[in-house]
Amino acid sequence: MQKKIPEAAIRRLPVYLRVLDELIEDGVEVTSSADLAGRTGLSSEQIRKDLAYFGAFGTRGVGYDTCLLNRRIKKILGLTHPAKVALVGVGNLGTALIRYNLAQPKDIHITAAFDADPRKVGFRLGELEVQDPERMEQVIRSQGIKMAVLTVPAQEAQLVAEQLAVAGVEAILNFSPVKLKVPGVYVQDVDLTIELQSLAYYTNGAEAAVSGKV
Amino acid sequence: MQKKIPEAAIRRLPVYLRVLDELIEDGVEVTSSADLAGRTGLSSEQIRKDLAYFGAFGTRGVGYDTCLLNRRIKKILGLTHPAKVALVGVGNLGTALIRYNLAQPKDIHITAAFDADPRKVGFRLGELEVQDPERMEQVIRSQGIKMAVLTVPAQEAQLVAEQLAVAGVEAILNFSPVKLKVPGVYVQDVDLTIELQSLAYYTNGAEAAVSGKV
DNA sequence: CACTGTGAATTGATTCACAGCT
DNA sequence: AGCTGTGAATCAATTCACAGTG
Repeated sequence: MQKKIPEAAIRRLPVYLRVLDELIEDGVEVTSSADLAGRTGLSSEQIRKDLAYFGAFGTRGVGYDTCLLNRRIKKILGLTHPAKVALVGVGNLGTALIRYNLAQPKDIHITAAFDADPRKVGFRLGELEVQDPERMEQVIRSQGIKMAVLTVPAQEAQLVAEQLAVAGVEAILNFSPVKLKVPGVYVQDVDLTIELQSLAYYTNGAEAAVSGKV
Repeated sequence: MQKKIPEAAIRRLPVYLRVLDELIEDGVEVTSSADLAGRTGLSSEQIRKDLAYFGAFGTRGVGYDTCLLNRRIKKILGLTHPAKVALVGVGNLGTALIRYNLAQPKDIHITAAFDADPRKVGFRLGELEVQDPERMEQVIRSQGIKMAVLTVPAQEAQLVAEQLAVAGVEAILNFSPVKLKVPGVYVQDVDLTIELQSLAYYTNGAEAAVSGKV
């Protein structure tokens, strides 16, 4: 084992990945922490430190080889070959996420979709067909899926999360406004209502209210 | 002014708001930091501290009045009357967010939607009609809109953000994979590709790769 | 007595500053 | 000379522990 890696650093790796993809696309072979800083809005020290957590990828006096760094980060994230993801809950948001992913799959492929509504089962989105949740465990196991996106209504989220865990899922991206408790599974919450509501604070009206001027 | 309030605390306020709504719905009149902790997955100390940043809302030996606390948090966030939001970019994700918001508007209402695609202009979603971006500044000004959701393609994001700022928008929820630079505007990024890619790290395959076992 | 509110201690993340390669 | 890699310092957030109060 090595020194512990900040969670925040891991969440920045995909940012570097995206910028590196663009640089490689443009034929740029070498970059620097300062260049990456300009393109990401982060500081150059932070970028160097983030990368150094995983080893020394750069060359002093020169910078970072874009292709090499890209490969290294993909390896760290476990994206050397595309990761398969299951999505459960093909409502508005689930459908949008599937279409979005089918349009631009960035090393992540939604390869299975489930919905409990019988009217949705059999519905096709590109090559993807919505399946009955009955088949969930079997499909997830046979495809070796380790990640899931959860876009079901709040009251079903905990149960579905447990079923996913049983089927072998190790990480869940949870869009339901519920705190999931699933031992051994990493859960990342994305809550759009929270994002919108907390945004309101940064509006002048709210700040004024806090300092007691309204 | 008062002691500085952690950004993290502000992002937790909507969580408290949701739990309080549920408690009030169930007729519960008093709660405690320990009870809220159980319902949110946070620690009771953290909850007390978060609330104390904004003043003393509780009663020692008793707890917090659910209705009062709910009102106070709404006031802090500037949600005493529903906040109006403009959404720009009515693609898959934008449409899903509008439908989601129309279905369950939590003190936040998307009251204007814009898309540059002439085929989308005039399209109706509930009472909402997609408008030409030409009208954006005028509509945002006349409605007094201060918040916007940005779901346009990456290459248009910076320009649209600047137009929003000119129109008087003070806070943007940005779904585009671009670092926006708009002085004086608070930008909160939500990047679904980053969420998915970083999720992959928490899968056993990736962790093993980092520690060099693969 | 039970629960809040809060300084003090701790833990975690970022920034600084510079030594070390190429 | 130029840029990385990193210990030390700073800054931010969380947790601890307990005094204060209805």
